[in-house]
Amino acid sequence: MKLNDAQQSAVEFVTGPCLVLAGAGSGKTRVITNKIAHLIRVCGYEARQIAAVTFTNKAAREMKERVAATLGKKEARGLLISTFHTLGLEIIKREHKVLELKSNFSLFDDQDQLALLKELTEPFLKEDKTLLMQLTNRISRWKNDIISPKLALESALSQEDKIFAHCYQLYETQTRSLNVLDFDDLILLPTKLLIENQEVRERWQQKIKYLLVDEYQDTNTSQYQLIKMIVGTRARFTVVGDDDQSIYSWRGAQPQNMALLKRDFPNLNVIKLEQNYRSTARILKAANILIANNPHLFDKKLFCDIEQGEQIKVLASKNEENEAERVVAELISHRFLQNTDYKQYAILYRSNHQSRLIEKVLMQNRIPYKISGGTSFFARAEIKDIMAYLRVLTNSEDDTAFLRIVNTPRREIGPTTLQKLGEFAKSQQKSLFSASFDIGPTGLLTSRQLGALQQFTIWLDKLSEHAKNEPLESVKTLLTSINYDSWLFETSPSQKAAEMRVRNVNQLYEWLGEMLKGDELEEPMTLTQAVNRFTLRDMLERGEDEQDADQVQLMTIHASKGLEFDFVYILGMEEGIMPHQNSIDDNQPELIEEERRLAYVGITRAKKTLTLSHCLERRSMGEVIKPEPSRFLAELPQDDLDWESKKAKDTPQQRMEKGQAHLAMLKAKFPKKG
DNA sequence: GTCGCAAGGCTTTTT
DNA sequence: GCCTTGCGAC
Repeated sequence: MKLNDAQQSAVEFVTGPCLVLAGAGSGKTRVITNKIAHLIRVCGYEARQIAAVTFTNKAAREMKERVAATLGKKEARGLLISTFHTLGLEIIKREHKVLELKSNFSLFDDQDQLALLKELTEPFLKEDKTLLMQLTNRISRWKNDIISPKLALESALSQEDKIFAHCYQLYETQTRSLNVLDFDDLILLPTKLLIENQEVRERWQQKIKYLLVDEYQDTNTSQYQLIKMIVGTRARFTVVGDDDQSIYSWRGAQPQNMALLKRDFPNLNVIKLEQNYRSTARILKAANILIANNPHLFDKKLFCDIEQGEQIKVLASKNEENEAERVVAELISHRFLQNTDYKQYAILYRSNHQSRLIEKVLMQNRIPYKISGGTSFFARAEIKDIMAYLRVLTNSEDDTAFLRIVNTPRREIGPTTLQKLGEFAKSQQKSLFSASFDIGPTGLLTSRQLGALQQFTIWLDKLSEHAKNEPLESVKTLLTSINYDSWLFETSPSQKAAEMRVRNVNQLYEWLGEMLKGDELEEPMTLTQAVNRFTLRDMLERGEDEQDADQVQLMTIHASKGLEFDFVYILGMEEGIMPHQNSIDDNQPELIEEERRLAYVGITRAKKTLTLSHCLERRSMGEVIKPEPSRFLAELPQDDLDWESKKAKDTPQQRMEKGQAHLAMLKAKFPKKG
C-alpha cells in the first residue's frame, strides 16, 4: 500500500526536528518503519546510527519485527530499537565508569523498591501503607523531575516534605551501597550525565545521529531532557505522538512536552496524520465523539473511508461470571459463523485481575489464549527465586536478593542468624554476603548457625566464579545443586502446580540461553545484562511459534496501546472500573479525562467489531456491589450502539425502551459538560 | 527453625 | 474473594 501525502512528507522530512501528530490507526508505525528505511537507503545513514525508542516492551518488539520485515534482517542489524529504559540501561552500562558505578549493578523492580523503602522508613512512617505509597510516588516524581535528595531537602516546606526528602536520601544512599538501580534511575542517571558531561554528551550525539520516538506524549520531564541532550543542536529527530492517547500521566508523563517541543525547537515541522486506516466508520465515529468530551492540546480530525460496519454491541450481564461466559460465548459463536482465527480476537480490560474469570472460562471451553503484559510470570515465586539467585550471582552486594534466597530451599538459616548477620554487616559497612566470611571470629553466631551460613556463601562464591566464565553452564549447575525441581514438587500444593512451576523455570532458563547467545539482531549479552533485561521484562523471545500461534489475546488496555485487532471485547464498562473508582473519588476532572482517553484507546484498537460489556452486580473485596454502567457508554453515539438487555425474553420493543430509560437515567446522572 | 492455620487488608494502569 | 502476615504448636 502506498503512503498518503502526509505520511510521505513525514517520512521524507529529515533535515530538522519533526513532530508527527498521529491519530489512532493513522499508520504511525508504518511512518516510523518507512522513515528508518528511508534514512538508511536514501539518506545514507548506517543502521547503528539510528535509534528508535518506545515505552513498552511490546511496542518495541513490534517495531523491531516490522522494521526487520521492511528492511530485512541484514540491513536492520545494528539498529537500536528499544524502550526508554533499555536505552538508559545501555548508556549506563557503557558509561558506568564515568558514573562511578560498578559494571555489575543489578536492578530493583518496584517490589524490591517498595520492600526496601518499607524497611528503611519504618522508624518514620510506622509502616503506614498510604504514606509509604505516597513516598514511593514522591521519590519517583523527584527522580523524573531531576531533583536530587539534597535539593528535595532544601526545598521541603512542610514537616512531611522534610521527612519524605530525608527518606529519599536514605533510599539513595542505600541503593548505591547495594549496587542497585531502580527503574527511574535508568532514565535519571543518563539524563544527568548527558547534561553535565560534555564529552559524554558528544559521544552519544555522535553515536545516535538520528532519533525517533514513538508515543511521545508519554514522555516525562527527564525523558524529554534525555531526548534533547541526545539530539543536541543538530536536532535530527522525529517524534510521533497523540495527546488523545496519553494514558500514563500517573507515572509522570507530560503530554505538554508536545507543546514544549515547539518552544524548544522553533523550526519544528509539525505533520498531522488524520486518516484512519484501521476501524470501521462507526467505530471511529464513536471514538471521536467520546474523546470530544476532553479538552485538546492540538486540533485534529480523524476521518476514514472504510465502510460503516456493524453496530457496537453492549452486553449487560448479571455478574462477572456471567460476563465472562457471555463474552466467551459471543466470541465462540462469532468465530463459528465468520470462520475466523482466534488470534483476531482481543479481550481488553482495565486491570489485570479482570483476566482471571475470562481465563477460567476460556480454559473450560478449551480456547487457546495468550495473556500479554501483566506481571504474572515474573510475580511467580519460583521466578522471583531464580531471579534473586541470578542477581546475587552477578552482584554479591544485592542484599535484597540475598535475603530472598538465603533460606530457599531450606538451609537452616533462620531469622536469628540473619538478624545477627545484618547487624554485623551494617556495623562493618559490608554486604551480607561479604560479612558472612568475617562474622566467624566475632562469636555472634553459634557454630551450627555459622556452619550453615558459610556452607551457603562459600558455595555461592564458587558458583559466581564459575558464572564469570560459563554463565549458562553455571545456572544449570545452580538449578541442579539446589535441587530446585524437587523443592518445587515438595512445596507445591499439587502435582499440577509443581509441573507448571518447573515449566516456568525452564522457560526462564531458555530465554536466558537465547539472550546469552544473541541472534541476528542482538549481540550476545553478559549474565548481568541478561538479568537486568529480565528485570525490565525485556527479553529476547524466539518469536516464530509465538507469532503464528492462533490464540485469543488478553491484555489490559494500557498494554494494548499501539496494537490492533479485528474483533475487540472490552470488559467492565462500569463506573468504578472504567472510570476507575480512584479517579471518581478524587473528583479531579483530569483523572476522568485520562480514563476517557483510556476508553478511547480501547475502542480504537478495533478494526471490524467492538463489543462493550458491563455487569449489574459485581463482587468487590468480599462484598456485592451494583455498579452503574460507565458514563462513557452514555457519551457514545447511541444510534451506533446495540444495547442488549440482560433478559432474552424481552421483546425488541421492551429492550429498546429499557435501554432508552437507562440512558435517560445515565444522562441525567452524568450530564455532558459544555 | 519450620509448619500450618486464621485473621486482616487491599496496586489501576508499566518500566 | 484472595493473598500476605502473624502467631502458636511441634
